[in-house]
Amino acid sequence: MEQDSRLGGGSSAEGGSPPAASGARRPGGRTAKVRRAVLDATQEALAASGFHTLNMDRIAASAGVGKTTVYRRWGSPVGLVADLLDDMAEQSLPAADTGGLAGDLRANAALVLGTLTDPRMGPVFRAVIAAAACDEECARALAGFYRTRLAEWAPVGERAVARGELPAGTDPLELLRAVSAPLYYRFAVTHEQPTPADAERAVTAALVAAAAGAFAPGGADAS
Amino acid sequence: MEQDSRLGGGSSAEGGSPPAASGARRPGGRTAKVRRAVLDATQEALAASGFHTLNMDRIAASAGVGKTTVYRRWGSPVGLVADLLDDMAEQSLPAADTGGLAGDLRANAALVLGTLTDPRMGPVFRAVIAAAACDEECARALAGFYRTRLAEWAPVGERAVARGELPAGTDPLELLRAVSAPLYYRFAVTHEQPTPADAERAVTAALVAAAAGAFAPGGADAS
DNA sequence: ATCTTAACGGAACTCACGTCCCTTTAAGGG
DNA sequence: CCCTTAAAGGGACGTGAGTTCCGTTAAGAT
Repeated sequence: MEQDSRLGGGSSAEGGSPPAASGARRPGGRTAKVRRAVLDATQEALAASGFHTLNMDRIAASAGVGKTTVYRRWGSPVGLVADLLDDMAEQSLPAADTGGLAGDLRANAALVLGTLTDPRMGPVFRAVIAAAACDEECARALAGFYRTRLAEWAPVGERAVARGELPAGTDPLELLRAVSAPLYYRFAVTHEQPTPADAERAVTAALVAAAAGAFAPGGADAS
Repeated sequence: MEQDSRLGGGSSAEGGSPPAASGARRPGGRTAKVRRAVLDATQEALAASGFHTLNMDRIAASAGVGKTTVYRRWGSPVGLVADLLDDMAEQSLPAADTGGLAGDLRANAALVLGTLTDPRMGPVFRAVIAAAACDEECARALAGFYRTRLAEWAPVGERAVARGELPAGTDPLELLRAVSAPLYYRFAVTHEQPTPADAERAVTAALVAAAAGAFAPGGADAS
């Protein structure tokens, strides 16, 4: 049940420092290319037909690698998804800075909405959420992915506090979660397609709540 | 691939009117008992080890019925989950009425939080969300479940509007979704355990946003 | 250039999942 | 109470996912 090697991680193309030790690993050309091919095939398969049909044999075939390799390095479908999530977390795109909180949050909501409704990434995220609900390792990978994403956007809230747009002590992560939550709730729980109107409503509600201090400790207690 | 009969539905114990026709179905004692035993075993299995390990043979064994029967009536693990959801939707518990909107919403948030953190129902809901992300029929069943639940609580918002606590035109379902969303987001997406503090924050934010008209058409546009 | 061995790949094998066929039980109607 | 047949049950069977074994390729070091 235990895999025999650590997954590729971030050490694929440009290695920082050479290992130099005798028990040398070989993350060089071939291994990196195999990982890339397999992860691409995995994302393709998730986009096309979801998590429950993810099949190691088919992934191996469509990636053009031996199925033994896929079983050895990833072990199971959830292993594939977990490594895909680690890979996705590395590809960070910078947060917006429109000069105002409302604009920044709208940009964030638009990004989330665009991802969830994208014909390719929507199904991928649905599959990844399913995988995380099935497996603990996958759940950790997904949590790590969102931790990375949210941390990139945290400056949006911090700048707003610095500008005096929001009460001191406002939690910038909580603010971002308040924007994402309604969109993900629709997407993952009730399976309604989130709309631009939903995104706008989420931004408005988050702004009002944040201004009232709902995301700062001891702020805005309900009457 | 197609199942040969409609699932049990609501016609299990007390039938309203006898069928009387010649081409008679038989939803009588045995069939109903088999369904109950299988659905109980399914929920037990989901609570214990999640959706991806749900196995028709084991369900049949632990329900004490033939595995042919389980395959014939439910076809697959997602069929089991879909029918379980239909069954859960029927067991409706009434909404709170504390006399004030804040109290009602707190009761709703407490109910959601209690369900998601319950040692038995938490894993069941996680499994059900995974199943819905894997299968369209299951997704419809889950959407139906929440439609039922939300409709039961809608009077909370309607009464608040009638009392003048909220702007006219406020969508009561949107208000409830705003309370649930942050809790489900944590539960299903980032896999953090939702806390009473999260529930309280969700209620506070929803109240403030609703009072500002964020859930009424044309209300509270962001500055 | 040559050597060592990490990593990949092909193919046979195992066993559990799901299906099929036929028998047995009991629900509903007279 | 008996008859009809819907529905459940038992067991054999085929397929494919996952494992194992061993030969092949090429990364990294000298």
